[in-house]
Amino acid sequence: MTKIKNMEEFAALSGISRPTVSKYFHDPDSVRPTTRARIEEALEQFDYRPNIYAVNQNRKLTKNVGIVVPYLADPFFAEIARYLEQSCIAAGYRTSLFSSHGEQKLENEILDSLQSMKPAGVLLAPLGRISDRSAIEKFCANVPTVLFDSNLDGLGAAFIGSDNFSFVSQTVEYMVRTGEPPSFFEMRTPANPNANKRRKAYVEVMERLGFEPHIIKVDGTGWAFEEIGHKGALKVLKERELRTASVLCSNDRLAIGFLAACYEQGIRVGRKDDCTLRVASNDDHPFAKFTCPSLTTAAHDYDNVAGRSVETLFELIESGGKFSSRTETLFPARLVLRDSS
Amino acid sequence: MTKIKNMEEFAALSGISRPTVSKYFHDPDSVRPTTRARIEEALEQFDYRPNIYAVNQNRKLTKNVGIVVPYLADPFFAEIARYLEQSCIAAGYRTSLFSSHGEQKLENEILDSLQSMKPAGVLLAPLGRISDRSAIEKFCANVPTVLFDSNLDGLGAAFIGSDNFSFVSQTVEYMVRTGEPPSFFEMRTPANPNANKRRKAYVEVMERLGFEPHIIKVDGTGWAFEEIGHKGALKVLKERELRTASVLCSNDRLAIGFLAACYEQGIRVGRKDDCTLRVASNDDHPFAKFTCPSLTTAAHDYDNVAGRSVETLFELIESGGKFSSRTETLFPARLVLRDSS
DNA sequence: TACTATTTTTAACGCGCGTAAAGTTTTTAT
DNA sequence: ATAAAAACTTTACGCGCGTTAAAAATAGTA
Repeated sequence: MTKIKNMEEFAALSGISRPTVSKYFHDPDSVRPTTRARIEEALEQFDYRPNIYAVNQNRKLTKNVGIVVPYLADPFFAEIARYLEQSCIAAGYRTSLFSSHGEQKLENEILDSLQSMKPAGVLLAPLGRISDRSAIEKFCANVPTVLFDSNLDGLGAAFIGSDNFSFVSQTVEYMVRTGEPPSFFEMRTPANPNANKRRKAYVEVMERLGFEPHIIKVDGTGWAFEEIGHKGALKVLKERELRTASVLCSNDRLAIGFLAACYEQGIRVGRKDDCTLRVASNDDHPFAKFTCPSLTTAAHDYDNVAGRSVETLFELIESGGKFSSRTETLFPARLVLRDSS
Repeated sequence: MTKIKNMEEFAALSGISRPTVSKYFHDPDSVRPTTRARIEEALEQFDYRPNIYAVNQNRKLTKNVGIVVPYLADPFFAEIARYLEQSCIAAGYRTSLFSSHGEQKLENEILDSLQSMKPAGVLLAPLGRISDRSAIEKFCANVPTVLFDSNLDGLGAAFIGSDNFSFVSQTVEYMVRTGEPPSFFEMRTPANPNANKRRKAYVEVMERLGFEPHIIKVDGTGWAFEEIGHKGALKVLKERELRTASVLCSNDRLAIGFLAACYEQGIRVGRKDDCTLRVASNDDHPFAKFTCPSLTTAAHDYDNVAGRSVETLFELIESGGKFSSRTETLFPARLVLRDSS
């Protein structure tokens, strides 16, 4: 099997002219079936692939899609990224995956490097509160961008995420219905804007149900939520800050830490008779099934959020990178009952 | 601020000739300090960046490094990937991160697409047992590759990983020393070659200590280890397959499932008086600190494995992509005592 | 069979940058 | 100060492919 150097050479070997071969690689359906067959025959025989750098040098539409998540060590984002990747590849795009690792500086660097890749579009889950708004704004002005998971008002051509109110109302109502109204356990300065919406939803739902909201804010910054939840829970338990035997954690990773602390303190969590505390949470983290006890939580509609995100991005790309107006799409949660509440 | 189209234009604006500017971007130290200053001055004023596609079209050394891990939804790999990424970027390389998601087909596709990126080098943690050996062999013949985490005999220019014997000998000896000799809990057909080495080490250490090895193999394929560990543990507990009150799991993710099953069955795990079972494991997964009880485990030397991997890759690149002989570097484990054993 | 519509071929230019050769300027060493 | 070395400028070609315009070939139609 000879080594093919370039398209010229491959075209010669396949007996088709180079411009036609070029056209074929751009869209196999754009050439006559017979010539397509001849090219593909040669392709099997000689294993040639166009030089991606030469290709992208000239094209406007790079056929590259950038995917940026705030923290890849969180399996939640790893799972979403996986889905996004596969959808993009299925649609004929190449994919570049980046994690901001919780740092603004890195997020900015990623956007910078992404911009020089001239991607057809970008799926961006921003850091949130600590994002550099002006940097993202600038980026979105130059690159067709769909925001997901974490909304930044007005930025990007569209936002797709989860309906935080739906999350919290379901968990709160469930806990109230089957036990006591929960306290709300969260970080004092949450990185993610969803956290703020969840707190607000908690207050609203509690008041509507006629209970006094009780919010517990724990210290700690960064993305080591389990650690923060764990430390915070130890303090909460020691100082008996809970007003009822019921806690709703802002997110599952905090809850994982919370449950670990309960276990250490010998506090039985769950709805069985011998349990003295009920814990629920939001997200349905991949590990929520394996906490002790397993975690009752409101699940993201992963598939729809990811699916709609790529759909929207493709629409955006086909619209030439601009929408007439920015849309926000929110998917409701699904309550997952397990043992912790 | 005017928009610069190409290097020609930027060179004119900075008052330096294009070849010199080109040289600067290749290596800023290769030009005279005064001209470097002038270029960087212009750079701040005009914000120009060379077109990466045009650059890579001609260069032999792409300054790209590919990073491939078998399963990114495992935070262990996410953490390693993060470290590798940062080291590469610090060394002036661009980085492309891929996850095989546990599928051979995907691993092959990634290698394929990676090859057409003509990277300076690749850091590859292969799937292991289900890897397509011939595909990887072919790849390694064309691209300077360093294997890490999971060894494939003879493939790649070097391998850097953990010393599985060190892991298991430490955990087994600890458990024997402070309690009973453990059974070994693993998957029947482990995806990862480390699993086989761990089993062998277990047998060897047990025999040396004068105990009969007892291996429990649970069914299940794929990368959902927690689920497999959970299901397997329920069966083991129900059918009383344990010979002692002591279990060593092949890896932490299995252990997470095992502990969840114990909790559900009301079995107290740990070394306290009221505990009836001790569980230990290997890896020091990021979540091992938050299991219930927290997991005693042998920790990977993350930093050294990752650090040495990039070092080795850079050496490889500088050696022109070939080493005179393939080296295997193994780092020992560090026993992390927590509550489960 | 002749005519039209579609596709392919030929020929040639451009993209943005790497790189090489030859000549000029600046720096360093003596 | 002068020669040698180093860095820079000018000029020009090449990389592999996108793309276009005009000519040629093929397919479809009546």
